[in-house]
Amino acid sequence: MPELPEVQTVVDFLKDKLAGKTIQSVQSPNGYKGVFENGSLANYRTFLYKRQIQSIWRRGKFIIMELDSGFLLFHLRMTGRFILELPNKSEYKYISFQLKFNDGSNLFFRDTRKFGRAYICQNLEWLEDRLGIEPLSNHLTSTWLYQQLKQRRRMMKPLLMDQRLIAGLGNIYVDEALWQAKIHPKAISFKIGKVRCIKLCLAIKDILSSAIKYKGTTIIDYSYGSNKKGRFKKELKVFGRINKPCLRCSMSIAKIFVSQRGTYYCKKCQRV
DNA sequence: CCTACATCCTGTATGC
DNA sequence: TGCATACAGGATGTAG
Repeated sequence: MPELPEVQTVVDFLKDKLAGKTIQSVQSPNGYKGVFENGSLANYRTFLYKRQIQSIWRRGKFIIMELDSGFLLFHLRMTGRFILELPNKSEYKYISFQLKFNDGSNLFFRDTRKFGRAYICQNLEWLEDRLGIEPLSNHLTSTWLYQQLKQRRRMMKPLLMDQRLIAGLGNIYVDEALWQAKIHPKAISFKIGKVRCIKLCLAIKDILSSAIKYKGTTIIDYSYGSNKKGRFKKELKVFGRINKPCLRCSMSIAKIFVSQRGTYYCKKCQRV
């Protein structure tokens, strides 16, 4: 499940390879219409025809391709990934989006569960309207976070997963950050003390930047480039470690559901 | 304001 | 072995 570090890794991989390319045509090998978030395949063809990719970056979990006119965005959701090599015929049922460039090369968007989306737009205002701050930027400070927590009465995990507050965190890194800061995933935001909040702020930054260095976490589906896996899975302290000893206190790690999401935490270290 | 639940999907895991 | 069902989850919309 790609979160900020995985999306950053994909962007880092793609940007130099795609910058400067000109789009010749758009295809949908498996014919899945849902991938076209705003419009039909025909709309995308018209919008993208002869457009040149200027640069590629990330905002939250969105991949942004800036064109010489307008933007093409992708969200990988659960299983979306980019492939540059020509896939086997048997893979085509998973490929919902394909760009053909005028130099003969291709970009394939492979997405087994079909949750991933491609977006076309003239500007990024709509994106800014729905996304909060970047956690690795200077906007995220413990002072800011403390104010935000005080202003709301929400459970910590769903609050941190809310992209309108902080953009880029997902199920794995929220569990990791809460464990690091010793905060219960169901703890109510306005009750969190200043010291815990400072720890949480540091934990978010530390974990995300470390995960980027490891090129993300591969649980099942995520990979980048030629099927390369992220190496952060070995560094996970709590996610997926059900019934294994807490690496701080050796209490066995519990799994519960918080807002319908599988959640791992330590009952001893992370009190409500 | 906040939480719960359904929806979109399909490969993998589990149950009988 | 094989069929049927449950489960996983990011974002969004609706209901309570």
